[in-house]
Amino acid sequence: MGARLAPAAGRLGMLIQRESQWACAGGGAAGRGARAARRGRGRPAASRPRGAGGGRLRAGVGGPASPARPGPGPCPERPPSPLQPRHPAGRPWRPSALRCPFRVAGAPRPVPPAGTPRPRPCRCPRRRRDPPGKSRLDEVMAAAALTSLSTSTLLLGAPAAACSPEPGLEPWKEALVRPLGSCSSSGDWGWDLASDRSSPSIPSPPLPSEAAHFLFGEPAPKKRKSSVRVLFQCLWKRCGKVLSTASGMQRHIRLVHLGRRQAEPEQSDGEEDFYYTELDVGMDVLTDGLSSLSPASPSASVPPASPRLELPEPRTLSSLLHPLALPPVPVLSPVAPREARRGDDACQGCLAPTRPEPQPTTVRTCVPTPPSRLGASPRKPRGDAKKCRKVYGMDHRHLWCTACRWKKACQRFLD
DNA sequence: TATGCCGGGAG
DNA sequence: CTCCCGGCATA
Repeated sequence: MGARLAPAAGRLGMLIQRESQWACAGGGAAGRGARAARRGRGRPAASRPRGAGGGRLRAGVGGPASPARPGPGPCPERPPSPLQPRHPAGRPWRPSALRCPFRVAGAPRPVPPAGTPRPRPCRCPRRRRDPPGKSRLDEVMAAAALTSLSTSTLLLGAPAAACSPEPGLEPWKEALVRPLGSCSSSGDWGWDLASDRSSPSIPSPPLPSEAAHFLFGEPAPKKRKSSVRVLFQCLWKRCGKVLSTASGMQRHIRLVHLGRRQAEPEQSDGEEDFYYTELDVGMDVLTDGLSSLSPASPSASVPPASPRLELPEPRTLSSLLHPLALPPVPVLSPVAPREARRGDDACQGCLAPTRPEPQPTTVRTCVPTPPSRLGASPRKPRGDAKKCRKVYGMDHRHLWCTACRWKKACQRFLD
């Protein structure tokens, strides 16, 4: 029976379910409709989505089209959703480009020559198992520390013994010392994050504060305190190089990644601008943290029981850089690139530019969670952040992040 | 009971 | 790989 039902359900799904986005997505609706029919299994009626809107996901077997969104419309190239608008109007749709959540929203994107295949500069981390922002913070702190050290006579003139990493140091502390001899001779010091064993092969999630800006679709505030230093990190896959100047980063990208023979800016079409991002780093915080590493510091010889506890650390850093009470406008999210790639939200974009979407009222702070207790249960405790389900409700399930729709850990409202 | 999401199945 | 859901843990 399921086999006979499948084609019919599939066609039905093509017509009505998820309306336009599935129509854009082609066979996806058919597959889902067929699957729904084939499975024939359902959740208990109590938990089943109610009504027209709620039944959307299972519309292959169920409800009519949602009144919130009109029927199928032209959707030639699956533009991104208004939930996550990440490319300027008029720019061609570049899925790989839009995957990058580190990019400051609204910044102009250069358009590469048509037909030039490019590797994805970065891929959004699907899930963060680490403490939020930990590895990223370590990298950035280390990188920024290098900046200060490179101009400091204190360590540049220090004996070589000071440059040998102590065995008990954490990776980031090693990184603080080790690359002193490996600075590039181009004037811009460089630090290859990919060589750091603490760094993943893909760009790490942004700093909590930075993530907030990407998450909420705002570029990082341009007002910078004197203690805030700007770094530029290459987003190219497996690179992650951090430079102190934008020009240096552009040159790096042009030469290394784009394969330009010359690093002259006039030869560039500006594409390299797309492959790096800015990082704001509080220098006073970093140097405070470094003071304990300095050979001149009396505390250097006393290895702290927990080096991370010794630093002012993420909370101070993030609170120093940005106001934390940012409204969680669901415009940008870590899952945004994926969602935009799908036809799903893509057609929401071309059909409902101003959706009557319920604005989440929660105020998310970017305070990292405290270190989890050892021996914690394998299942991580439920976060107190409102999730898509709670924010949008079952009736607006189409607004959920993909993970929530799939009953996975929410990626939009991270804990 | 509602919710979050892990684990696993289907394609 | 994406998509989906049963079922469990938790609030």
